[in-house]
Amino acid sequence: MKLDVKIITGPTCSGKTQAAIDYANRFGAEIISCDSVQVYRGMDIGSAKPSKNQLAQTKHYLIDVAEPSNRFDVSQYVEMAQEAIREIVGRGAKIVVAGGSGFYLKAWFSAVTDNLKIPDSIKEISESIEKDGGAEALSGALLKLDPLAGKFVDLKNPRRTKKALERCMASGKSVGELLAEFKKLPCPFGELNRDVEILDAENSTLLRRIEARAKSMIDEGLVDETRTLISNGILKNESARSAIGYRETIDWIMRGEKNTECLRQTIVANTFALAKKQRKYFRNSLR
RNA sequence: GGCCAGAUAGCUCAGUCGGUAGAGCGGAGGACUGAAAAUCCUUGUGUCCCUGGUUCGAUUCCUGGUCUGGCCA
Repeated sequence: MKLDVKIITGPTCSGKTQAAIDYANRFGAEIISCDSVQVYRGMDIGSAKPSKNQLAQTKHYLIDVAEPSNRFDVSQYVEMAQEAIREIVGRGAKIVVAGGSGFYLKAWFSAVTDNLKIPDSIKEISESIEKDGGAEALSGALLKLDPLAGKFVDLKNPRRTKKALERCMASGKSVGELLAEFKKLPCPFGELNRDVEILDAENSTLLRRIEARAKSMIDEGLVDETRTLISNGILKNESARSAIGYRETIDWIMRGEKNTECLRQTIVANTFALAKKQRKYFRNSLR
């Protein structure tokens, strides 16, 4: 029997949070968040996390599950979401997935990681290759192991190349073989009946909302929140510290700026760019 | 009013020792198996402020002007 899952997504500021709560109330569902920033404790204002009130009234999963000082990734997301599904189903409730993080969302459609464990010793090797020679050294090392790697991997992208190299080293297989195996993997949440709803708005409307939200974030204390995160070690987490809203604020604080109007403007610009990027991901990758 | 600096792609600016110009950002499109709000790839003809002059040829030098910023009155 397939599990029914309602999926509500869309670009930032399209109204997902409220739509998910409305859905949950109406159909007796619980919410599994799909947001790569809201997983972090203390990243509240800048991630537009649901309010304390909203969180108290409707059951949410995958929010506030990680420390901002430690990197969180999709594989952890998948594990925690699997656990959440068990709990919700055990309680006889329905599931609504809500959020705009494309790669995390993809896990609801298909496999997003393989089961390969990369030993630390291999990570150290790839790390040192990258440190010494950058992307070129990484692709050189990969091509030595697998001359055909360039057919499958973007060798100009150090992150992709590094991952592929680590996988080849850990498995002894070629990129092509690994990819063929990976493509056969099922969705980590099993067979699902998905009801996907993509919220959106006209550019002008979205931009107006983004502007209003950026203003209220700053008014509600984004700068202070970011200062607290800095003292809690967010700078160690390359992923969390580059979240939009936070990276601009971190930069603004570091430069000793005083004018929040400039801060607001860069946040608006980058948030709007994010919204457009999200749309592209939904368009190209959620099939 | 005087002096100085600037005026080049949507924005910030580089450059052309005179042969019509290029980066970053943005925009558009695309990729992506543990950083995904990340990372990477592709994509740049614009009265080079206006006006005269010098020149085979000026965005580049010279004259005059307009605007902007700074300093002095």
